[in-house]
Amino acid sequence: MSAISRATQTESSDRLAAVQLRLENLKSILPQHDVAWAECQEVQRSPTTIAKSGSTQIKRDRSTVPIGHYRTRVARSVYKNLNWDSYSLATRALLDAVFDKETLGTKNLSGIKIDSKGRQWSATNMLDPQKISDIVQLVKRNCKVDERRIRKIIAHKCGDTASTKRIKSL
Amino acid sequence: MSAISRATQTESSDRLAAVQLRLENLKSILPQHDVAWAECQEVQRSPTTIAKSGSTQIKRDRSTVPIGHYRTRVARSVYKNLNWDSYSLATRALLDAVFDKETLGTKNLSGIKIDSKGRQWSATNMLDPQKISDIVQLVKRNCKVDERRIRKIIAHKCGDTASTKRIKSL
DNA sequence: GTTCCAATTGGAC
DNA sequence: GGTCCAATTGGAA
Repeated sequence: MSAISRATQTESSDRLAAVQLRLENLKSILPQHDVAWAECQEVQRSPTTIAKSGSTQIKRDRSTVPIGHYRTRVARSVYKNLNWDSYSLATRALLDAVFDKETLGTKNLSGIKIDSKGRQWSATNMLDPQKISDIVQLVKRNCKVDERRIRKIIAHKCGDTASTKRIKSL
Repeated sequence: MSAISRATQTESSDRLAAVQLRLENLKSILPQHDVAWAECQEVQRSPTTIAKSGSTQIKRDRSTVPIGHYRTRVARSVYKNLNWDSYSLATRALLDAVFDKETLGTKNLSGIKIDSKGRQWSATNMLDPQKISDIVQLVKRNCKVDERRIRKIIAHKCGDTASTKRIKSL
């Protein structure tokens, strides 16, 4: 409750970092913290290593690829076709792969909804911070672009999706 | 008229570059095109050169410094105190020095005004493109930051000024 | 009181 | 239809 009221007052996407930090700290205690990034797995995977990889239960799905510390899974077909020359397009493609349009159209980065007069915060309005973190970190790595700009693209994507959803429902 | 109608349709701040290009082309024909930047003049000015500088009529005012291709003049006191570590603050300070609050609060970069339903373009709504160009080029030079971001700050400054003006008038 | 930020919105391509 | 852009707006630091 204190977390919610604090968030209602001051949580903006940037200061949301505090929340993510808490999550990150929790995760860092877990044994799987030292995670293989998607591209590492891609590079290392050769026929001989595939045979051994059955020992972990994570590899059950070969059509998806895990990204980031939280192992958010992205369809391999999407991952392979990502265009890293444009961090905007890459981010948007990842968002489409990780979330459905309903989620993108109804949630946003901070969980803050703005209607006429005032903003309200609700956890249900927030995109899964772990998945967002995974996407941001991946794009940041591959495009070497400021994290803020990536989050801006995500916010934009949410706005665009909500907009088209609204238009369609007329 | 065709220029206006074209602008009404498609002129965004970025495509405003076309307009500025025309202006720039005109100016480039003039003899003063090869302009000394403010910092160059600052560096070169020694007691001996000051004595000679009376030959040009531009130097009449020693309390201001010219910046950019269009020799927009900025108060020397402001120029000396610019903080180039923050392109945002530097840009805002320059705007305050070049324009008055009334201008900043009523005009914007593109000349497009948006009220409920539709946008309208008018040259009188546009900040002097030459002065804007001077500021942008100067900040770009000293902060090595993308021109778009500088223009974004300018747009923001206009928005902020208009906002406070509106609140004050209540 | 100014700066900064994020969401929203409408238009353009 | 999706992407990008600029202006607007309200709240926060």
